[in-house]
Amino acid sequence: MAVAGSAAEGWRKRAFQLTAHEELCDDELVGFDYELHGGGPHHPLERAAKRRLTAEQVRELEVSFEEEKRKLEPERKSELARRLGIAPRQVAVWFQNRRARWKAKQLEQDFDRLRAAHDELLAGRDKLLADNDRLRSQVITLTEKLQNKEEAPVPEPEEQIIALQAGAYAHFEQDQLCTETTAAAGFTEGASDSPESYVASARSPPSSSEEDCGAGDGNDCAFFLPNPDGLLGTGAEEDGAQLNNWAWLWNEQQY
DNA sequence: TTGTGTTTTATTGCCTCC
DNA sequence: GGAGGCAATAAAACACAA
Repeated sequence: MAVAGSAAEGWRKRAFQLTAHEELCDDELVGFDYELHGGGPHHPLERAAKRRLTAEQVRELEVSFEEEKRKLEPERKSELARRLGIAPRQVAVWFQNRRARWKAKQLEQDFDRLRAAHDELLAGRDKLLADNDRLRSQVITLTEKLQNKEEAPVPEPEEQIIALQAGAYAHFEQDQLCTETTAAAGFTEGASDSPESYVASARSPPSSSEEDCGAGDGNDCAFFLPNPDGLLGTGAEEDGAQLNNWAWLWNEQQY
């Protein structure tokens, strides 16, 4: 039974969420059996018994919720209420609660998506950090190698000369022995005139044969050594320090 | 049957829009 | 100022284990 009276009227409009449009055709609610139709409020101080909507009613409301894109037009509300045999207010409340459930679910899905994206970013970050560590240690290792190479001891010029002389004398003695042997065998090849000439020949780059540069035959040989600029120069034209340097370089190449 | 947790329905108060 | 939406909340209805 509809609540009558001006004081209760405001409450009733509120309770059933009637629009101006609905007010005009409100006579539909006259004689509305609230008990029979699953309960609207009877009185402000009297809470209506809560009745669950039937499965069929909920199904229709769900279809409408999807079709209407979660919004409920007043005309649609009245029509649904009429068809389902419930109060328009119940339709409105159902939509309201349904929107709240939909929003909560959306939030949950958004949270899951964000968490997945966050996890993916973390994994990428860990990989980058690992790569960074690996590259850092490579840089350290290579830097150390470079420093060790730069700090390798370079022989002093004095030592270089001694080494050259020692090598030359050894060459001379070997050549002497060879000459004596060939002379004894009846050949006329003469011996080198002095060990000093061997020092000069020891400074020259290796040739395909000793005869090419006259090493071992006692002639002073013009020696060409690669200078640090990659050009060939005559050792005689250079000062002693540079000469020693070249000699050292040549020794390096030999061994 | 009962206690407890979850879901659904309904209310209230506040806010925005026209 | 009325209509309607929303968040918070109450409370009934329901599900289920013990």
